[in-house]
Amino acid sequence: MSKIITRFAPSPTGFLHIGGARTALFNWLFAKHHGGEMLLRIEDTDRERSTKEAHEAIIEGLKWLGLDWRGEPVSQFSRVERHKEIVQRLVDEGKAYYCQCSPEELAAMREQARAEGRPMTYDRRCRDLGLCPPHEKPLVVRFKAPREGEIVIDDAVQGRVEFKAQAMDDLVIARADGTPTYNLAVVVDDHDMGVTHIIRGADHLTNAARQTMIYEALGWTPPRMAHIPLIHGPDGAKLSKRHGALGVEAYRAMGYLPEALRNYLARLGWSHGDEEIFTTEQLIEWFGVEAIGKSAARFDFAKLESVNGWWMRNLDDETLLRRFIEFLPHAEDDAELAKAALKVLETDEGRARFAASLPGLKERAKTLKELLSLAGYLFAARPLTVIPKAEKILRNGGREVLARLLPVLERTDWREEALEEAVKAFAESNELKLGKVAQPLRAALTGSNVSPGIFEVLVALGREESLARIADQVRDA
RNA sequence: GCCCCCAUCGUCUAGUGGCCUAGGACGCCGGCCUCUCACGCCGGAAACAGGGGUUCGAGUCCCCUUGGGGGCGCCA
Repeated sequence: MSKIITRFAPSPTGFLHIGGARTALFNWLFAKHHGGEMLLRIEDTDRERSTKEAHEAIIEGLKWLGLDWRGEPVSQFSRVERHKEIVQRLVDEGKAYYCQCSPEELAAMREQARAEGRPMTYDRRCRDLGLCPPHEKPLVVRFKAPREGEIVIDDAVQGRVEFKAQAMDDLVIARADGTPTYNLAVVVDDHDMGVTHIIRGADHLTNAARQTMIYEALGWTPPRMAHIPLIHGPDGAKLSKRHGALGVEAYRAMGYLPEALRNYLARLGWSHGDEEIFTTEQLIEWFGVEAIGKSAARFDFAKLESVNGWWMRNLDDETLLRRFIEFLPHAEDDAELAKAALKVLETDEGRARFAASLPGLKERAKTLKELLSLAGYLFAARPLTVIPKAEKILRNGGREVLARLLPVLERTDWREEALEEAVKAFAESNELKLGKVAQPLRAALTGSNVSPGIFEVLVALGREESLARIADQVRDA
């Protein structure tokens, strides 16, 4: 078998949304699995709606997700002359014709067809008129759909899907301004680019039938197709703007890891037995279209979060630190804290301090965003802002305990075991439960009621800073 | 309206005629661990949409119903 070539072909009319990301992932995995390559084609033939920003957002999103492609992204619009050449060929061969119907007439026809219970397809009134430019009215080019038989798609996911020829429309393949439309351009490009496998959303299934007709008219062999089920929102309808329309950059801003998103997305519609966690290597090794389900899947943030938590915990510290630093400039809401963190992490010692705390921190954070707020005490400057729950602990006797504890800590050797020993002894001799000592300490040291183990925190902050933060609270008593 | 697709716990899914008293994961509930929160561990509730066939035997095959989804542009 020749080399597998897949392609991801988004239209640059918006960011890379989550469904597109999964389509790209599947194309990429499929190609990698077979030792082939993925191509990237930007379907920008709609000049009105295509934007440079969207184009860049898509590239950026793919890169962040860790997906790559062969060569430069291909602009579909740049191939317009080639598309026109094929349109002309179809006209010359009598497989396409000029049509003078205006958009208004077409709309009226559709409305009437619907009212009469007929399919809303073009009634082909211009099919045998033999119209050709120049003409007094604007002319589009329509493809002559076969009038009998059926169009069969042998889809790798959907199975054999049949469309009766009568149900097929004489679709427009060139607009009045002469520019070719999507279905024509896609066929020509996939053919010219040597695409062997098309993996795309099931919303393209009817396009698959249309494109198959064009392949047949041109005498070309269609690529193998796999139409993957769509991703639905929580309400069960196709994911769209009304569900919050999130692009991958939004997931990045929420602190999700690319490896986690890849893992989650792969599991949406595809499975490998009972496995839930996949490294990219495993994904590549195990991925196959035969294990893709046929029904749509709902996007579930809770599961994504859980998968992300696994990756947070299990990624090696070095990679996690890198991801964290990459994340900071994109952090949503916590821009100030992110900036402070970035500044601290620029210095060697700041980075070392953070790295030392990372093992305790990453256990507790489900996302990079949570990691940032959880690690806030490492980046904050004195005097600390204390959250209400922590303040309550300090107010309810916490400060008094700290006042008595402070001198004890001052003469304790600043090592985790020694500190633990000292604090436990202090609690015991004062007939206090450890929690009664640890919680005020935590509040003073981190400004929060939640943090990694308190002795760990003590060491991470260092003797000087720790004592100063405690003293800040004792002074307020 | 017309065409096409889909249907196992709330969600993602395993299941390819007997291994199913239907498994896993997330979430949920209870417990253990414990300086907080997580993690981890133990336990629990929770599904084959309905009806007909086929078969010795059906979650698995066929048909119908119902429900859901997608498409029907001079958008992609």
